[in-house]
Amino acid sequence: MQRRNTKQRKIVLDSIQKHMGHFTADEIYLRIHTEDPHISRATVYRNLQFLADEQQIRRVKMPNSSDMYERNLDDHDHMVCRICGAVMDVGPIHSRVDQKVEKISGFSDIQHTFLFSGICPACQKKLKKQKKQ
Amino acid sequence: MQRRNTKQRKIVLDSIQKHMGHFTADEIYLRIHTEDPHISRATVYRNLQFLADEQQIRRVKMPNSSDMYERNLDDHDHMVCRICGAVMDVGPIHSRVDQKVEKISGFSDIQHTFLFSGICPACQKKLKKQKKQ
DNA sequence: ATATATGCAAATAGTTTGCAAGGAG
DNA sequence: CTCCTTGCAAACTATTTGCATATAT
Repeated sequence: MQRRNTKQRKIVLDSIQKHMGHFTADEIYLRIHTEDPHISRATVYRNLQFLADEQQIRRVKMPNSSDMYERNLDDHDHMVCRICGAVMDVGPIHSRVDQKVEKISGFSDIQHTFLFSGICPACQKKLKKQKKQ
Repeated sequence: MQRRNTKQRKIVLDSIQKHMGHFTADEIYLRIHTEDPHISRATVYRNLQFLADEQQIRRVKMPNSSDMYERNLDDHDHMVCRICGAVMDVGPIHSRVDQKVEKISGFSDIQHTFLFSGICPACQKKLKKQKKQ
């Protein structure tokens, strides 16, 4: 099983590489589609999976919404705004907690997904304005 | 808008109360359905939402699979086996981290979802056996 | 040459919704 | 008597899959 460097795979990878931030598969498909209307949705989905499995990009699992993809491979966690959905990187928070949890649970090969949610500064402002009215 | 105590709502709540563990909406529907084949899937889904919103039960958001529901309302986090999917409670891990994250992110009203994954003791045993063969 | 990758369309799965009928307060 | 809740079926959405064709190596 050898990987092939197709035009489409390169387009998908480039699309992640040149935008900072966090995007769903469909958002990435849409972005690509405006530039190259020929590439298919299935191909974008398949390549995102592939690239994430190969660790060339990072897949971020979100509760209650689609996985997102980002180019930042460094260890870190995420914060999402409960109003507007904006996602930002935080941390990394406490890698050591994995060892602690390994001891108390008996599970091995611990990984974690830490997701914080809150109200982002922009939405806080908007809420204050609404109150004043 | 006033809550009504329907027979179906009581059945759904009871079904959570009397089983410890973590279940998807559909698992709960199936369990109820064997006892009362009359109750509909939509009703079970709606009532689980309702009861979770009312904090009578807890909704646990899982990345990449359906939300689960549990009767344990105490503050805690979760650990899921990457092989068999078993879920167990852990923690609570570090409530204080929320304040730290509030400072560095500028977000307010921080909540978190910590999900750990690993290989559960039972699956560890099975893996060892497989190696020996 | 040959196995991997693509594009299309259809399938899937889990959940939600519209609506008419039922029933709790 | 109200209007919240139910049951049914249809709708929905994001993602995956089967298959014939194209293409990288």
